[in-house]
Amino acid sequence: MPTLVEVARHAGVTPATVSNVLRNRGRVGDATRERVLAAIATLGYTPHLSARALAEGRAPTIALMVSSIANPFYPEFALAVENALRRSGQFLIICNTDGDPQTGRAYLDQIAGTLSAGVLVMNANLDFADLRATERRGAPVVLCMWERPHAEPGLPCVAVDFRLAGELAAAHLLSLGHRRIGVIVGSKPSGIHAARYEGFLDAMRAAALDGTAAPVRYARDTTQGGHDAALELLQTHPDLTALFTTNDLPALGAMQAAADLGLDVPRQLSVVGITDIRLARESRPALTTVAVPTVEAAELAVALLRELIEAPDGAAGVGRESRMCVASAPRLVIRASTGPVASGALR
Amino acid sequence: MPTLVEVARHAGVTPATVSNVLRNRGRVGDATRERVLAAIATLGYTPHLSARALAEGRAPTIALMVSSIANPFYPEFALAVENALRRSGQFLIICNTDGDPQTGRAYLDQIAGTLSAGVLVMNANLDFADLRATERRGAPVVLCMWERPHAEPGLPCVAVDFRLAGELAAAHLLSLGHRRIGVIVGSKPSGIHAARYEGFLDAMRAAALDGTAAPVRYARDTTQGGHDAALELLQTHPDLTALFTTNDLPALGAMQAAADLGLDVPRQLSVVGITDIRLARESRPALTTVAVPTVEAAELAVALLRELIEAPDGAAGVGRESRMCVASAPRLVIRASTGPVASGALR
DNA sequence: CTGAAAGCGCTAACAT
DNA sequence: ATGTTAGCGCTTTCAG
Repeated sequence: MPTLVEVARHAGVTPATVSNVLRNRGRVGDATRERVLAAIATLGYTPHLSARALAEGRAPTIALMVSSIANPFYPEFALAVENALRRSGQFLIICNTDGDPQTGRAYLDQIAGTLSAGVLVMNANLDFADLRATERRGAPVVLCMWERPHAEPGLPCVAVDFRLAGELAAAHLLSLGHRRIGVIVGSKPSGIHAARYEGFLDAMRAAALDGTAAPVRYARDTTQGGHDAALELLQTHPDLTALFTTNDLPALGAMQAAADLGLDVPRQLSVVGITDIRLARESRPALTTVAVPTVEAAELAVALLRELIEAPDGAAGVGRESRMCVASAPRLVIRASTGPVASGALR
Repeated sequence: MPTLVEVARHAGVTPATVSNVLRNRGRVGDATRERVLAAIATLGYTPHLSARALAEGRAPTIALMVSSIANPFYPEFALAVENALRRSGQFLIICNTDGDPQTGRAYLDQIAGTLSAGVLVMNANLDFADLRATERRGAPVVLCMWERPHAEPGLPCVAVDFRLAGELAAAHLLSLGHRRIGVIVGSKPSGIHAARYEGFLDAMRAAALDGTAAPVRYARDTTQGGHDAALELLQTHPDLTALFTTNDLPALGAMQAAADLGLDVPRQLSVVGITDIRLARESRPALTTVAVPTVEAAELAVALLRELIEAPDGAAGVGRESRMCVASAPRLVIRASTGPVASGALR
């Protein structure tokens, strides 16, 4: 592969000049520029990105930490991230942590600041201490989907109002006349989906109902998890007419459980999810859900990270941990998995 | 961030020695090694991967070219690739081409050989000429899922016998008594899925049937594509009792079309796919399909690429384009979307 | 407007 | 067993 020096020789200039035309650093005469460009073209020269990274003190890559890229939501997000990065000439390294903080730390230690200029964190079960350490080593970190716009995580983040998402989903069910609603939370009790559950409780309260009386199950954030939880819920509470689920994947699982039980969705049971992953649209019946601004969040996250990376070390200090972008509000998407509560007791 | 030189100073040795203990290049006394290790620990030193890449003349990353990471099959494959790479201390850069050769070329030109040491190609609609050019620039390329074990692509590859997959799927349908089978091919007529369709034709021929008489539709390789094709097929050929689909995603779409038409799968219509993506297991009814060795293919691809990267430039010359690994055979996975052909004419 | 020169952090001969 | 010395390819002052 040709190097910049060869291009320079070919064009009869010095490396510095080639570098200048490459980076549009003004200081080059038109004739010279032409010659350099010609040399670049005939030699088929491409900058050596690793060399450039070293010289600039900044790699052109950023790392996306996820627990597993195979979780159906993450690829949609990763795609949006990659698109945003590509537009700004950066590259995406995918780091699967398998939900294991150790693996996450190993990744951070190895690449943050040396191979990637910054880190995007998408629900990867990382230690906050490790993330802080990463920042201290000079690689900014941003949390991609912080669920509580009204509580600072202590790390730069883009926030999405998932409490509101929960509220909208629940309100939708209530407006259809449902009162006996089962809840499936796709995380541990005080885990990542807690805000969504709070939204449910808020909606119930607003309707003068006691949300805490609604039966709830905590499940893994997977189809299977939702399936099993729904099965249990429906069997122990045969009077339920609707299921509020804190994420689409378990909601889809819940619909399968209903199918397994011979229950018609939405005639006998309504199911609502949160996020609006592609599968939600493609399931039968199509899933009613609360759409979250995935692409917008990805773009905000990339923009914020860029800012932090480019900020002079000093400037980053103050208020760095208080950098929070709030993405636009979630909105209800009514599809086929929810309907009015049956007049007669169907079940 | 501390540098190797600082570690050396701290330990009272020279950079070379630190480098040696880091890379286990023998030639270091035990006492010295201890001191160096101690210095590394107290300073929290981590090698600068970009610097190392430059000095070694080889980046620790490889690029995975895919048309869109959001296609449900790719993340499963990407996960397997990332796992394999992680084990060998390498990192994964995801390159979405959006199915556009231009975008693919831009990616290849930029990073191949400068930021990534090699390229894995997963059905990204790339120009072979561009891939050859990439090889010439010193970055080995391997095709991850070559569909024809018996035809050399002219580029190193791992092959999976998709013709056989098609044959197995079709034979399964035939064994259930189906004779009026519709075909949905998830690519252009002579496109990527051609071998799978040939497998179908072979199975028909083996049963002394005229496969070419079976109605066929070419669709996009998506749920929607399969849905639309199935709808058309079922409406124009109301006598069909089964659908052979060359990929799981369109097969899933076909099942939805059946649902839309009020057809019961598998009682009135059997549907079979190919690949066995996770969704196949999770759909209702669960999809009968022919499983393809995804993880194995990913591991073979990574191993082959590594070999090519490490091969001395000269050695790589001969037989390089004839490097083909064949992954183990696909196998039929019978689930709930296929059943015996109805005795009475149900439709 | 262009050239010369000093690194960026690490590796790899080659000396000692 | 350890030290010396060049680079890897590029960027970036600072001179001219």
